[in-house]
Amino acid sequence: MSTALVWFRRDLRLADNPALAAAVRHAERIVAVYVHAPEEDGAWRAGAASNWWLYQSLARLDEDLRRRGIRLTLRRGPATRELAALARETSATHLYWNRLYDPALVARDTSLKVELRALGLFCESFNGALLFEPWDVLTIQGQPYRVFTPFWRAGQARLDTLPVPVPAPERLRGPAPRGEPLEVLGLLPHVAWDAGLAKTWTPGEDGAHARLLEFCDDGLAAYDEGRDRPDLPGSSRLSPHLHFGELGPRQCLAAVRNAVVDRPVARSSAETFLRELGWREFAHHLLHHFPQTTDAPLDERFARFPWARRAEWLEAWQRGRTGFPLVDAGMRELWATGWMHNRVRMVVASLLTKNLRQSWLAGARWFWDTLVDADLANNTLGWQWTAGCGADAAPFFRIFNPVLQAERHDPRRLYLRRWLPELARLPDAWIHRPWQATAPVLDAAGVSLGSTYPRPIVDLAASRREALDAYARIREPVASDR
DNA sequence: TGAAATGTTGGGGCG
DNA sequence: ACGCCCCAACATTTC
Repeated sequence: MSTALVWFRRDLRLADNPALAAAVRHAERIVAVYVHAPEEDGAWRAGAASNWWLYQSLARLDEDLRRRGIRLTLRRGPATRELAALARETSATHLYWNRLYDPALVARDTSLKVELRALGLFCESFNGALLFEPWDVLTIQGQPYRVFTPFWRAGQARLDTLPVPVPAPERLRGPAPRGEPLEVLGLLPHVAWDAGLAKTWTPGEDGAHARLLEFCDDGLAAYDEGRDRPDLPGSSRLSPHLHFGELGPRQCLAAVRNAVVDRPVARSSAETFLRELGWREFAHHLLHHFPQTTDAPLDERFARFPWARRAEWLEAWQRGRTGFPLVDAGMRELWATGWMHNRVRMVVASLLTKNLRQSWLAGARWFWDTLVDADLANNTLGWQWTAGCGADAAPFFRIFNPVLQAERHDPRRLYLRRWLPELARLPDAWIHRPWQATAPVLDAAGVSLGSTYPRPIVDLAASRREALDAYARIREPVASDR
């Protein structure tokens, strides 16, 4: 009777789980373990919203495992020590896990593998989180890609070579080693701010699949337009499920292709959605090849960019009190639900880094703590993209105007009214720019600027010009004469 | 996955 | 009929 440890990390699912499948292939007895390891609390220690999700997801995973005959063993302590001890306690000879790509975790896992192999444990890791390993997609010259379009063209060409997702094992057997209760991991908030999260989300593998099916049924066909509409449930909302591996990208791909076969789904909508999975792949590709970008701009000229660093502006942005309704609505959606529509993420990030000229890292840290889908690869790419200092970045001069963006992407202003009840009675023509409304219009809607809702903390046109000036200062002089 | 400034065009009013 | 001006609409350029 051989025993294998399956080390769950951010692959909190039983289906399409290569590490679990390998363990079942090679051993009769399975020990499923999650290790709450102090060495993971580095510079990018998981934030409060992320921990809330982790708690829920671990609880669901434990239920799912119990239904199949074993439970999830929780351990606390350095991962190498805990896994070695657990192998000893259970006489396990094999250890399987699915890889993670955060630079600090890669380093830890690499040395862990060396140490545990030295103890005689057979260790093997798998790809459960990505369509392609970050090191497998390279240019003809063998270099990493720095531009998305050619990266994704190369990726698409091999989509058909991917392994088919394996089903969850039906029955599991194994010992019941000593473990900690979930509560002692300290994942839940001490003050109950999580009601909005619980109302919005269903963490766990079942919830992830329900969301995927619902999206394929209701969202996919109109994704091309729907994905840019924060007022409509048009986006997939799969990001936290993907981050915690309650769902794998291979399963998303299979479901989307299946949906396209079943019903007349616009081909371009399906491709647009798959391209979003491609951005996730690209983010991991960049994180692998440029690990320093979690904390430093990829474009080195930005090391000397004159960020403004004004605490009261940063706080106004965090609290959703900038005076720009689309920005404030987004920041409040984030605070209430742990999530923000991607279109609105771009707008709030543009305002923070460009109009308010706060460092993209300040924004990245706030998102890190408040997003349930906070992901080091995606967060780093997203912020450097908007700030204009990353790979395939939006040019710095691409500055979003929150008024125009609201007109374009929230045509009935439903998103604004949902998150800004104090402005809800303003008519469509003024709710997204109350500072331009006349006094009678404001009075009739019960809005008093500066008391019930803030005035804009900056002038859009002037701050835009100042941002462009700052950008011009870090640009290298063009080699003109030759 | 921008927005603003600047340039061009063409229809209509008018003397 | 014609030239002139205005300006909206659209296109291009610039940041």
